[in-house]
Amino acid sequence: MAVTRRGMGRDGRPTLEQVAARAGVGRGTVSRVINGSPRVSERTRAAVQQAIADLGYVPHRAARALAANRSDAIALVVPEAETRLFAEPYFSGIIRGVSAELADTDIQLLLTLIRTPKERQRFSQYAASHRVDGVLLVSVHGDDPMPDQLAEMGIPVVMNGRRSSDELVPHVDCDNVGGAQLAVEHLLGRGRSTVATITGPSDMYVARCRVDGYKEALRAAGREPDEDLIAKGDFSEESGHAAMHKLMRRRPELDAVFCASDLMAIGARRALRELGRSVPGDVALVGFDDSSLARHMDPALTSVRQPMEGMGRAMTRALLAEIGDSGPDRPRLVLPTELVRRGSS
Amino acid sequence: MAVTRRGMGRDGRPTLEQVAARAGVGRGTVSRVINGSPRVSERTRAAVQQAIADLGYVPHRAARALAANRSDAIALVVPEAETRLFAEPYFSGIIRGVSAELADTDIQLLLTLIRTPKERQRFSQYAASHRVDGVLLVSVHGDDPMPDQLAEMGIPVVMNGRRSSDELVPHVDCDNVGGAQLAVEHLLGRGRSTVATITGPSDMYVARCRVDGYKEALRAAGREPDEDLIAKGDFSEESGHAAMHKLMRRRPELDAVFCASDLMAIGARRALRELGRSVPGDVALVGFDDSSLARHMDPALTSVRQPMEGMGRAMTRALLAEIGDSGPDRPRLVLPTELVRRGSS
DNA sequence: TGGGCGCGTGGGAGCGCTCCCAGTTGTGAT
DNA sequence: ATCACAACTGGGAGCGCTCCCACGCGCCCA
Repeated sequence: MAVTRRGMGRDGRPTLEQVAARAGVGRGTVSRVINGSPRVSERTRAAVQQAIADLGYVPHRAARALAANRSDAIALVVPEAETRLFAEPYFSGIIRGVSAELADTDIQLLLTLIRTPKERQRFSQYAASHRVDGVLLVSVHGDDPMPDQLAEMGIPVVMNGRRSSDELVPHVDCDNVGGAQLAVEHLLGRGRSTVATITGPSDMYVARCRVDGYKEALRAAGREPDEDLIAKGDFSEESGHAAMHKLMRRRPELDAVFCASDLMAIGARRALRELGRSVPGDVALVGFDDSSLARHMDPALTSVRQPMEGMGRAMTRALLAEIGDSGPDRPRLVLPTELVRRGSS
Repeated sequence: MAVTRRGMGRDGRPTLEQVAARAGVGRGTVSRVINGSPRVSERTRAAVQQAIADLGYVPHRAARALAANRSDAIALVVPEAETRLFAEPYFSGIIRGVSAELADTDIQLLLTLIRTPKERQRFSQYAASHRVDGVLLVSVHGDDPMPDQLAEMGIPVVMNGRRSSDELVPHVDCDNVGGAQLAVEHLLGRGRSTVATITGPSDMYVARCRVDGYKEALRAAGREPDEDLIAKGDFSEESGHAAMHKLMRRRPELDAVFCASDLMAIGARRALRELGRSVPGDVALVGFDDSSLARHMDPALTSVRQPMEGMGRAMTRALLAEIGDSGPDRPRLVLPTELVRRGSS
């Protein structure tokens, strides 16, 4: 019976076998057509494609996955906390990019939010058992071992951002140093003479990059960075507020501030208002991220834009390449950032 | 050979068969333990569980899906446009809720962004071939046939929001009418006498609900709604700006505005500033959505909050219930909204 | 004219599970 | 002790696909 079975699938949908019968060929041939094997004559291919169209055949994912030992799915792993903080445009931008790149591959996107170490553990197990073909990691912290773990287990991984300058795991990052330079050069170009900065937490590589860019831009303009003009924040609005007050106490004459995040720029703006300083009249302000908050500030905030969607796409392309030929090339991309000029500078 | 095969899986991971061998039982019994069947003695269950732990066994999803004819995955379908507009907190809030509810079910979340009719078509096909167990639909437009299509095909569906007051497809909505009432009552309670509103597009049910709430609150306070005090917008900032100007031209004496979205409130705020009216001194403002923009306005915007995460959770629970017992109950939940009071009113 | 050779092709053997039907055991009633 | 019955348990038969081996055929070279 099994040998000559030609019935529909359980759910009333046609199976490979049916398509084969209709096209007057064997199962193997249909499979070859579907998977684009070149070892099929043009005549046969056409006949099979016709049968597929007639029957409205759609391959059964699970059966395919089981037989071929792959899942045709990749996971996007996001620490839960990030969905709050960077909700927009970071999170949705990445997703849009990934999704766009996946659109014509019939690979599925599995979204995994991780909120506890337990869930983290569980996900590793998942990935380990080849339930996904590859993993996209987003906003990985400096001390996170997961990327290395996955990589060691032979699971294709691509991260967004890196944990250090000598990151070994394949990743796609944006040019944080360059973005910061752009911002500072712009401020200098507008005739500002005393440019301060409010930084992110120093244990985050991305934050260090932005400080580096700040310093480099100053040096390139022939001025030595002054530690008094560098105040530490943690990317939050409150920290930006506090840092701005500290800065004004230390250097009341400053006339420009580069903030490593839009949120901190908002805090800084508030502090300046409290001190009766106008923006951009007394002090020019530049942020980082180009969030919607920046657009809606008053005056609107000049900000460094990261190509979030582009990063999502690039990550996906890199991952697919890794899954595909598993070549030894470990992609490390750095995408350019861009300065969006608005009223605050 | 096949009968007594006891080897590892292809990827070096243990299979059901191995677990059975180790526990000294048959495959069927292990399967029963894994699937929580009650028809297993306590002794046997313990032995099997021990074997599972020893081997670090994880069931193979694809094999399971194939044999059991289910996928253990649900899809969250989002029109691409929405990820831009409502990026925050709408999109990420829903996702967080869904993900939280799924956390201990080992059902996977498949994220599908739809940008073209072609992709829409493709997704329907997917769903039709039982590649997912159920579908979560987000921000469905009034004329979208997809919910009905899916429902007719026997695919469990739950929508967020509804297309009309007599929506037949199972859905979870928030109390838009009630939220609007809350807002207007609050304004009235603060002694405002002439309360206007800026509405969303009238072809969206959600927008009509908010107008209804506005009118009802006025009537409850013994005043007849005045069409001059109702200006139409489309949820965008620009439309809010235009509507506010129109309103002030028609009724210069108004002293409060309920905006059907935060974005429109921002536009309205700008218009008021242009006209030299203070907020909340001259005109009190209330928005809808409680986005981060509201928190960062100056003064911060009073706004109606929708329980996004709660809606995500409720949708997921409803969908799982539908998948589970496929009972004839078509859940229609309406979650309460809440007024977040800030400086603008 | 015969023996390769390779392209196309058919279909058996599985992938790792679940389902279900027997079979085996233990229990209580007769 | 005997039988009926329930509670458990084992394992065959697939799920729909891919992989790969073997086979048939036409072609080229000797």
